[in-house]
Amino acid sequence: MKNRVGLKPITNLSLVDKVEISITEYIKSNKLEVGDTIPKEMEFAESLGVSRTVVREALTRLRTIGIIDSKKHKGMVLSQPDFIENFEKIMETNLVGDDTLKDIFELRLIMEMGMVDLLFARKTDEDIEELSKIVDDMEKGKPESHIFSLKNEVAFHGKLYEMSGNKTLHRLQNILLPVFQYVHNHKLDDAKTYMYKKKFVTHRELLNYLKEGNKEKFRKGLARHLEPHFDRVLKDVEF
Amino acid sequence: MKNRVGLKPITNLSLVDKVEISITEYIKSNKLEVGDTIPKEMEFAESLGVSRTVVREALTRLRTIGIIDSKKHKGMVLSQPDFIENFEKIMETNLVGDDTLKDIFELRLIMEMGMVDLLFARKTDEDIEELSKIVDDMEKGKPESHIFSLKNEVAFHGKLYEMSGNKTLHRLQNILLPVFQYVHNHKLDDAKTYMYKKKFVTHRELLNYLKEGNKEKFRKGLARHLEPHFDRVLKDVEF
DNA sequence: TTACATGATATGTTATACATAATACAAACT
DNA sequence: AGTTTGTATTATGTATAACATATCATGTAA
Repeated sequence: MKNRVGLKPITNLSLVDKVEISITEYIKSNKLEVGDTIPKEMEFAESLGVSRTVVREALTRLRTIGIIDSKKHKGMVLSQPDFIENFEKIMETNLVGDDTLKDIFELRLIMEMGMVDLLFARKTDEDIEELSKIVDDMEKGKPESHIFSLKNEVAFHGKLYEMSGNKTLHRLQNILLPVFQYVHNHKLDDAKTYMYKKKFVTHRELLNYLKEGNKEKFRKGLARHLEPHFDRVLKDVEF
Repeated sequence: MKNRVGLKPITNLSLVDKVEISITEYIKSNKLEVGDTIPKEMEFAESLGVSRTVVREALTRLRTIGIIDSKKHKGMVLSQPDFIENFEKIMETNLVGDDTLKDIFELRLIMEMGMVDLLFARKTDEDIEELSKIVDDMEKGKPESHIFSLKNEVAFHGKLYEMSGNKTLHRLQNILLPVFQYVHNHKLDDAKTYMYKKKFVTHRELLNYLKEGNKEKFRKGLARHLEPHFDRVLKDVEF
């Protein structure tokens, strides 16, 4: 669209758009909190001078992003929005572009490296014990197997996230992990063999650093553990 | 809900729920990609044996999470979903609970500590130069000011995120920062004074570590720089 | 008091009609 | 020819009315 003097593009919001804005403004300006009820569909329709259809569609949007919850008789209730839920849906559709996929792949590396401080601050003896069992189980499997075991990875790293004490982080990771696997398997063909070219820091070693309480060793070990992945994203290969 | 033998929880899905599932299944099983068109409302309605209204509501949901885009004459087109957009909307409503808020506060610390490796791998001389200018400008301000300057913080740390080369991370941070500020100002009352009790690593020092290319010094410096925040979340104070 | 019946209420669903915007194509003009 | 302008078509957007269904509150009988 060309810009000509004196001709501003008219904002072409649909009725539903306007109603959606009105309702969110209503929520914000009245400082409503989770659990509060908002007017019923017909009341909104009358107050705003639009049909119930339009109000319903606007409410559907708000319901979709999770900020309201509707019950048959009760009406609409403000609810605790859960941004991870939609994130999950989006991921399932396989519509996310490769560039974003790469970003997310990196995000996992970032989060895992970044949570080390919280991990050390919050780990308990019970956590360590549980993690020990996980590593024990891992080593009971075929010791020479070069097969990249998803289950073991999830168990070990998932536990780390749990130990960080940040539930949102943990849930985020649970969604990101499949993405991570997908990229690993489909986009980075030679990753499996590549993984074992270098000397690799094992889960056992990481566990030991954690036991010792040596944060810096753990951090460096984790970096080495993830190094194949880091190398891949940093090579800037076609993705 | 407890699990008892022979008693499966009855799936009480609404019609719209089912239709939504049908449509997403349709997209997935046909391996449709961004830009592909999907059947029109009436076609879905006829094929699924439901009213157009129900189809519309299901489509509204998909439109809301951003996986389809509808044009008046053209019909529905699959589009690149943008999960950050909804995240933004949710944050604006101020409905997120304190526990999640705290998680997000931590998430910022996690991401910033975790991106150091990518930062050092991808920083360019131009980046360093730009960052230098930012620090110069910061120091031109009142040098003794204890006022926590949002603008400066955004400029400096935002630049770091940009340098990491991960656009998704950068966008995420742009949304998280207000949250971070909000928590900092409203939930952690004594944070401002607390911030200066300890010896503090300045932006200038961080910049120098970055210039030297000393990753470990930078990492430790950044940890010190963020230490007041870390201390706060680790104290487990009432939030 | 408990259990059941009943009605009121608000969302869920259907059906129909019309409004609006985008497209394609024909008609008109230079 | 090539460009603009009108017009029919089409699919989404909006309005209205009616009925279905689940839930709550009240009242009534055991």
